Amino acid sequence: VAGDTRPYHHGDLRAALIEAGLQLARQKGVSALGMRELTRAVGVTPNAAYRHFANLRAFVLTVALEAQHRLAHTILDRMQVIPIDANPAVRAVERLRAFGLGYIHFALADPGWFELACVSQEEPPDTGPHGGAKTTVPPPHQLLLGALDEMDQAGALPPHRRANAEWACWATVHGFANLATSGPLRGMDRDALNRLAEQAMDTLINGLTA
Amino acid sequence: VAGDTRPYHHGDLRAALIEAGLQLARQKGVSALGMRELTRAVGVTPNAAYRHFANLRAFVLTVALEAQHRLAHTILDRMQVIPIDANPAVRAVERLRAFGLGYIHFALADPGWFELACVSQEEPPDTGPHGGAKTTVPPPHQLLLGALDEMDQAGALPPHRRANAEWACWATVHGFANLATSGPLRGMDRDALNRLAEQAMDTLINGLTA
DNA sequence: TGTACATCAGTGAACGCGCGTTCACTGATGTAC
DNA sequence: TGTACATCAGTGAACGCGCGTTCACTGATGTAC
Repeated sequence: VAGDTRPYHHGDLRAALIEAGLQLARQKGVSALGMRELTRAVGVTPNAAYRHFANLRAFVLTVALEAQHRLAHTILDRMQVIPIDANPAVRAVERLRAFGLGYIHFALADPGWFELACVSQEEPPDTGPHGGAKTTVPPPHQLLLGALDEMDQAGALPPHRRANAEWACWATVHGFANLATSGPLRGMDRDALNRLAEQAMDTLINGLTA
Repeated sequence: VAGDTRPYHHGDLRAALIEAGLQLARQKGVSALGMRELTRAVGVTPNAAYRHFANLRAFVLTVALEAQHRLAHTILDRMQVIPIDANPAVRAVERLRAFGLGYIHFALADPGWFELACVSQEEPPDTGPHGGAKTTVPPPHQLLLGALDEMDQAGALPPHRRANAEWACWATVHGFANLATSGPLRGMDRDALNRLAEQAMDTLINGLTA
């Protein structure tokens, strides 16, 4: 009755697979995610996974969504640290800066998770037949829009620059993250990367506000 | 004596493989490059490729370098169109804009080639035993540095912003290219993308020069 | 409280596939004399 | 100009691998009465 060996039922295989997927992607990258490798890591037969996910693609999208949530969480933590300054314009600008540096630092700290989070934007979440525009806009995108709105309301952003400003912002931080994790900046030491990231954000903010 | 069928010797298999690799990457992306698929496309036995390339990786790097050259060529064409203006500062700024829009337009026109060109920056070209710093800096990078130098000399770039300004520029254009080819902007129509790209370059240039 | 039975969550084995790469070989080319 | 021979550039077949996925099945769980 007592099971000193592994029980026949795992308990929560679905959660265990997602956790294994996160660890695997963290260490080996998104391309290392495979049904056999994952089930091996969890100690279960390959086809057991098909009780919980339709196929590999559906699994990867699920884990990617989790990675995206973690990215959003990291960014939000950093944005919330900005104190409620006397000058709301300064605060709004600092929150945009926190968004950008948070985004970049997440990518530098865990390139595999960053790559994974990007997957969830390559492929729409496949909202299924109950189709709803519930969470079509990914959280990081909303955080960015929020920061820009705040700048707008505080008068830190010239009105003619507000529309579509998010794409210039996203391009800068996303591009920097790519250059640093898998481009020509790969391998540069962290302090230098942090300085370059701050400089890039300075240039961006200057371009938006000047 | 006369060969109406394919001759035993191909003629220039190496060049044919590279050409096939470019077409394949253009249509199906970098991940579609494989020895068997390539040799099939050329009409030759899989192992024939090993007369010309040590392995798949070496082949991909070779084709990636060619894609990088094409990217550089596209950018240069666009930069050279900028007329020699009366005001050298204006000209320098316009050349930087041409760099950015050229980079982005290459990516939009041929996402597969853009992806391929990026591969050559992920992996150093493996200069071999004759080691030389001959072409370690990739051409697009040099074009960007040239444009910034020109701005610097024309007084269009505050001196304190010159150092490392290339990374903010590269991040913006590279990030925009990624967002547009494989990120949330994928699928947007070309006119709208062009407008967003111009807006992003406006913001960048404003940030550098203001 | 106990038992029959539907349902769930795994197992074990296998299918079929395409891949990169290697081996021994052969048809064609070019060069020395 | 002709011939022997080294070299080159392909062929044909196979190895071994790991993958995603499916099939039929079984051990465990929970629920109705």
